[in-house]
Amino acid sequence: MVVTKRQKTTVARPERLAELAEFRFRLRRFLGFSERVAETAGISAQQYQLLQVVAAVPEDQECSISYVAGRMMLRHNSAVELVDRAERSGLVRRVADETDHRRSLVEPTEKGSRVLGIVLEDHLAEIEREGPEMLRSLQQLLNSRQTGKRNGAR
Amino acid sequence: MVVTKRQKTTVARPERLAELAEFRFRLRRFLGFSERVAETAGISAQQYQLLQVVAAVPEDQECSISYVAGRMMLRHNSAVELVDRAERSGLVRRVADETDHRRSLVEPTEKGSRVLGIVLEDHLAEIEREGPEMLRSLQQLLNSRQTGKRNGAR
DNA sequence: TATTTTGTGTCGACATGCGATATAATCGTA
DNA sequence: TACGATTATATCGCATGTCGACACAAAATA
Repeated sequence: MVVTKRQKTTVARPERLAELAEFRFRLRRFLGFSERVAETAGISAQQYQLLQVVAAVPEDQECSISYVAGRMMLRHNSAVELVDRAERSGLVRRVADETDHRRSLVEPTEKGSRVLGIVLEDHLAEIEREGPEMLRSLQQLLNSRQTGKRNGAR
Repeated sequence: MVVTKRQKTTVARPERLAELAEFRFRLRRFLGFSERVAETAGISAQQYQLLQVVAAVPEDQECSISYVAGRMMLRHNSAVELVDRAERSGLVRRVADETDHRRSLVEPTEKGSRVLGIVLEDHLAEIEREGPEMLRSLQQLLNSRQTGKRNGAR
């Protein structure tokens, strides 16, 4: 038997590992579905995300490339390239910022809005189906924070 | 008065879109963090996921390539390649299945287990911090299922 | 005005996933 | 037992997406 060097962490870990693995699995399903929904509508998963970001930009914000990068968790150059591809596909357009001539702002085109609407519809429907399970597995993961060390079994 | 161009499609949707966008943002943060944690330990995000899957395989299952593919939401050939890379990095190894000579089973090496332990530690700590917000935004998204269509306007 | 910082864009390199295809082992069935 | 169908893994070329390094113009600051 393997008597580990550090004990208490390995006592509680198997369950937490299982919970985390399960949650990540649910997450991959969710992301995979998101991807399929988007690609069924003829756009990439990233383009769908981009459309979400652009369409859901808060009132008091402007949708610059940097903003996109921040929201998408990308380096700025990756955001540039993402917007390039989306623009080439006619989903968004760049408009010059009048007050700051360095910036270009991103906004959805008609087509972009239309496609987003369609994808969104399907995606939300799927979330109804898969969401609760994902929620439960996340709750379980977060709950065993405390209890993991004491009860473990049921 | 400015009668907005896009009306009816955006009656119920803006809130749900905002909620979904927010949840996806949290998700990207989570995934981004997962990635950084892994790469700090010298492995890729996918390799970390693979180690999770391999280490958390249920008692009554065997960790074949197909199993990995199913859990990772990958095509089987992508799973092969993922295991290839992980094996080259010394994180897992293939062992022949004695009863079915087509299959190779994947198991963690010493190094793999060790690295997983380290990454897991950091990752769980981060989940303590970011998890609750992610949970809340998912709950919000799931709750507005019903209400979204009625109280949308102000 | 000179310097620094900020915002965007370009280029080459690299990792990763996929479809198509291949090969071997197993299964089902005549 | 033989043999076609199925299953499991593996290989190859291609496409996409991300990054780091670099470049440049506009704005902010000294």
